[in-house]
Amino acid sequence: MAKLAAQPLYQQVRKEVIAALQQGEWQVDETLPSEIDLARRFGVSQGTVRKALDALVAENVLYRRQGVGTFVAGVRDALLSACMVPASAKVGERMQVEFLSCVRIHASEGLAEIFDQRRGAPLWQVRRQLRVPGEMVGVEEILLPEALFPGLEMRRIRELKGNVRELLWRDCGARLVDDAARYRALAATQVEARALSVEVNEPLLQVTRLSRDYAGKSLVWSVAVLKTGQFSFEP
Amino acid sequence: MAKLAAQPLYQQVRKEVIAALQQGEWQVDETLPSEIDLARRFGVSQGTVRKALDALVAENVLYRRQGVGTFVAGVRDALLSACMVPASAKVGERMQVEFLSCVRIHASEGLAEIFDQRRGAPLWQVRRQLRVPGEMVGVEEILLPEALFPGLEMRRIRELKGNVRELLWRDCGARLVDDAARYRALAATQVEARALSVEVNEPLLQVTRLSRDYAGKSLVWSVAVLKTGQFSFEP
DNA sequence: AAGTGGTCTAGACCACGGA
DNA sequence: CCGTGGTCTAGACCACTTC
Repeated sequence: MAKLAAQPLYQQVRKEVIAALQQGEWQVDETLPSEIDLARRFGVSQGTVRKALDALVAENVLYRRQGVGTFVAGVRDALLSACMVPASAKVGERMQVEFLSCVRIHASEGLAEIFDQRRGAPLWQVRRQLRVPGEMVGVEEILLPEALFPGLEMRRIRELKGNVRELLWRDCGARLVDDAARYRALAATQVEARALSVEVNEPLLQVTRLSRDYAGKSLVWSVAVLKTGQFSFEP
Repeated sequence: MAKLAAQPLYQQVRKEVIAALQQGEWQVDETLPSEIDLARRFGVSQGTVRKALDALVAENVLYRRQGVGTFVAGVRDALLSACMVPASAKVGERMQVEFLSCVRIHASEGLAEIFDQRRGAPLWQVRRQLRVPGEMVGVEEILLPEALFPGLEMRRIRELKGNVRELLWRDCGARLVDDAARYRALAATQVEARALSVEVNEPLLQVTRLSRDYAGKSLVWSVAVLKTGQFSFEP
């Protein structure tokens, strides 16, 4: 691979690998070619391929098993690897996510701006509920502009039970990169109070997050509202 | 450097560099020797030194400036690099931290367990307030066991205005490694309400964090309570 | 035994910043 | 100009997993 762009070789290799992933060349949990083979393919040395793969491993796009190979990582929601830690406990329990509903809505001013769409643009709204064993701890709302995912159908969203990440990967070849989460405390509205069986005005933790494609374009906005009570939320 | 331990060379180099830092060989913002010089010193190649420094840069212990050198990073509180993002704004403002008070208290059951001390063990309690330009947004409480830092004096804590991180580094040679933060929403107590000029029972964001030494021993426990209102907290 | 990731080297060249 | 970080190579060896 010639050094054309004013860009390190290993960055170019990283992009080539991403492109190959997006074209479905290797499926989730499938092994990639060995570093040596990739080096031959891209016309670089094994060390350069390694550095590119290092980056993708750090981004959770790939994972490695020594002596075996390099694999395509599954697509996971950030909330799924988060924990609810009970007060006076060192380690918490993973959250379970369950699909609730999917509807088509129109973008408010604020949402339109986030997605760089016009006001009123059609959006998919997916709702899910968050549990730890034995208790409802939160609800989540996921929003994505219809215009950015033309092939997407409500049927598919339901089929995959609101796992938007995996859906976008499988149907649109889009891998999401998450921005940092943002946190707020807010008082439970009547709707939230009923859903989470708490009093109105009880304090709730709001976790919002924007996800983008590799180019930085905003794709998905998600808002989770959590009843923390005895628990702490550990991202 | 011979490969004695069952450990990569670059990990050993990383530890050597940390040891040198802890012995005060290089001060904050001072340049380290060049990668080539360090390579000679440790008897390894430049690439190996580089990989060791890469790790320390990723850990925010060092920083680099191309064409100039590698420097010792200042010691910064996690809260100082956090932002309060106004609703309907893409980017937030850094928080300012101001010293309030420092007293000596006795460990409750829970705190004693965290620090692996006996109940009632003496602790330092440092209080600080958190502002964004023009507004009080939170208060922070920092706790550390007296027994772990025998040389520490209240005078010094006051002198450094509650910058515990820098204090421990300068006086005790201890660099803190932070665990993941944990988040809760809670209702403002009377004390918090007065300090932050909100109503009692208003929802507040609680951010707790445990910091350890390189060996994993718990050193510092901190609890911040934030009025999020119009803002979101971005770590 | 063969193939994989994981480490390391010596040497090379480039890009940047300061003198 | 020089010295710094930043990149890249070719080749070597090790540690691990699988067959």
